[in-house]
Amino acid sequence: MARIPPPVSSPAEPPEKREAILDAALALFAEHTFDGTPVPLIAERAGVGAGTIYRYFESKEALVNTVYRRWKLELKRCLIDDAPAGAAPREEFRHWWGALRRFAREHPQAFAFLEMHHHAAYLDGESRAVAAAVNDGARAMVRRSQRAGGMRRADPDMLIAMVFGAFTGLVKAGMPASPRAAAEAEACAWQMVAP
Amino acid sequence: MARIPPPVSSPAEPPEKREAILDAALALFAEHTFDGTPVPLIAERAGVGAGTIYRYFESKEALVNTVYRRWKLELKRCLIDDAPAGAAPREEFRHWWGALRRFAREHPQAFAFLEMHHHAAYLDGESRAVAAAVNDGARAMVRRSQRAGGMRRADPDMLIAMVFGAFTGLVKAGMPASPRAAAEAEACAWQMVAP
Amino acid sequence: MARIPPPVSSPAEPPEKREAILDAALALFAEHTFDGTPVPLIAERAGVGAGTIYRYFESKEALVNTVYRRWKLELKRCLIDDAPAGAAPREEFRHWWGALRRFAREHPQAFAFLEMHHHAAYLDGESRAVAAAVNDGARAMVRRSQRAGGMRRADPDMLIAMVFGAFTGLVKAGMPASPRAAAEAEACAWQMVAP
Amino acid sequence: MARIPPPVSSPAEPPEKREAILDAALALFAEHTFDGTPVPLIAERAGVGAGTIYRYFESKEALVNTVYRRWKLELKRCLIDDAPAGAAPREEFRHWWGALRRFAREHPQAFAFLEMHHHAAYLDGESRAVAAAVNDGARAMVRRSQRAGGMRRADPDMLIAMVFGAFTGLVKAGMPASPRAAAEAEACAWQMVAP
DNA sequence: TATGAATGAGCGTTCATTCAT
DNA sequence: AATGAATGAACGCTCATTCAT
Repeated sequence: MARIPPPVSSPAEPPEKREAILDAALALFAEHTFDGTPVPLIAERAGVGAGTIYRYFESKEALVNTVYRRWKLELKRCLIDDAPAGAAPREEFRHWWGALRRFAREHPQAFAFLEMHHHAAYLDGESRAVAAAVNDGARAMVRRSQRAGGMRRADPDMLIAMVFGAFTGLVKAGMPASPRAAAEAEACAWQMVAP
Repeated sequence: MARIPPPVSSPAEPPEKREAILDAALALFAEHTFDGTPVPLIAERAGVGAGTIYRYFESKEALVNTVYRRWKLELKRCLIDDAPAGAAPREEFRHWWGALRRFAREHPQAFAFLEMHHHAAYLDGESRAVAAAVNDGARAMVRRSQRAGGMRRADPDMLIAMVFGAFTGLVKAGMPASPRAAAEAEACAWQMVAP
Repeated sequence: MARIPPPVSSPAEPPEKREAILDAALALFAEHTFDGTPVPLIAERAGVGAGTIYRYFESKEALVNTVYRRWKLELKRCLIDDAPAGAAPREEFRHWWGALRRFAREHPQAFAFLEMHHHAAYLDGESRAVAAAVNDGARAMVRRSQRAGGMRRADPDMLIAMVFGAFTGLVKAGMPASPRAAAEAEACAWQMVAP
Repeated sequence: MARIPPPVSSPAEPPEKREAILDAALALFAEHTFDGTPVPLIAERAGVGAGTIYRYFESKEALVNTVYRRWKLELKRCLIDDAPAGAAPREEFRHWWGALRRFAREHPQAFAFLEMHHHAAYLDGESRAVAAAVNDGARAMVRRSQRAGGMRRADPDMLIAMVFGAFTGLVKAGMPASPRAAAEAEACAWQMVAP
């Protein structure tokens, strides 16, 4: 019985090369910074011609913004959108910390990239808006915990900055560590914001 | 008895131009990153010829390493060397935090520069050794506090990473803030490491 | 008797796409020059795929040569082939001038294109031969007028160059002008070659 | 008697390399057009490094504008500024024609370049102003001749376009020719504008 | 010692051409 | 036959470094 062979790639799925370019860019930007990464090197690592990058992205800056938004949105999904609905503050904090740990473990390049491109001059308005959305979500969660009496009544932005900063400090110091150490770190961080 | 007239500038004091170059490089690296800063721009800002930079530094990489070491050592002096000798752990922590605050306020470019060049590929062995020395000093202080029963008995490197990270998070979020807010932030941070 | 059904488009008539490509190329070359016109832009304006151009023309140079010959031959038809057979020199000159005016009005892009590609390095032998044929025809007509005593006995190539040049100067100066002005221009030009 | 050796190049004279770049650009633009000439080729022909061009000119467009203005101004000097003050129209026309002949003979590349870049899109406002100044000067001379009754009373711009066009036609046809032929061409051209 | 003009390798980007579909 | 995604050489331009002065 004759069978029509399935197409190699369905038209619905996103083009493979675009993904390869985004992955290569993430890895290289995370390791060498934006200015330190030549476009031809991205192309080589993605296994495409240099010109191909410009079929998918208007410019190197458009590429770095796309990478930024993709991963900032993924972080938002992990931290904000997937947060347990009606959890108690302590539980919610555990969720935050665990989500950060999972994100940093599964996407270490993305974590490093987002960290280093926080205030980069070439981030456009849309990228800044995504970053602001993450902050807004985090602030709302802190406020909810504070109203419930389950979190220290300090400036929410300050608490967020310190918790994220402490976590980032751990990652930068190369601390995936044992589960025991991770639990202790989480406990330390919680003490910082405990009511 | 014949006297040799003193030179216009004593050979002991460092040449002014070298200082100007280091200052200009710090400011530009902090604002535009290492790869984003052209050497001729450093020269212009320093008020020297482009070639002059190469009289004082072998290359752009040698320059950035010199800047890094200079400020990492200054940070070490503030945090480690100037620490009060026999203070109680809580007092010592207050000193740490205050020293960081002072450093970040008085040398904001240096603080941003050190932060962003933490893991840069072009840092050489000597620069990494200086960074390690800061960590060693901090670790010794944490251990002393722990032995005195005045600090949580967790991995010292973990505590250091989290406290420095929390502070860095505050600075990146643009939080010099009021003295009251600063005191609260210090209190939060202490809770993280309190016994 | 079996009949092969006629093809949708007869092989005798030139394919439509080829025409569209030639038209698009003419317009773009006239406005942006040969080197300033990307092939993909020609394809877009012609409403065909970029690769299609290479089914009809070996290369961008082959395309520009085809455009050149097509319009140089059309100019020849207007100026030489359609010239009135036994007209008096003054009448014949009026025909020349009028034919030029009509050509430049009806095909302004072609006129500009021919003008600007006069000595282009990428014109091949066949294109140069066509250009020479136009000159040959014009020279023959000038000689006939001169033999009839109806035109100044100067080097025919010189007279041709000056009359064509004067006309081209008018077009470049943007002078379609009123019929009255056009008649005056023609009169001026005639004075140049009048016996 | 000790003599201080004269400096190799006085600071008053314009830098040699800048001149070499302008000369190379003129020659290559005249032969291959602006878009058809790569900057590195200009550098090679000028005997300088590619980067050196950008020490003297902001961009390739700034370079072509400088070339354009330089030679358009030189043409203006020959045609307008050096025109005999109170000459009779016929004499003045002879001056024009002779000045054009001299310019085209001594600077054939400049003549070809100016001709082909007449309406180029990359000419800036200053370049267009220089071109307009040449036209203004020519128009004023035509008007003076007309008022003196020594030139055909037609639209001055039309007469200018036709005379310059006729001359350009001759040059493009490769007609330096003998002095006798040149005199005849001048006579033909004069007939076009004679009263 | 200090300079800054000069360099050319290498940057981000474009585009003539090819080829799998 | 027709397409347009893909390519990579070559474009205009920058900049780390050198060296004649």
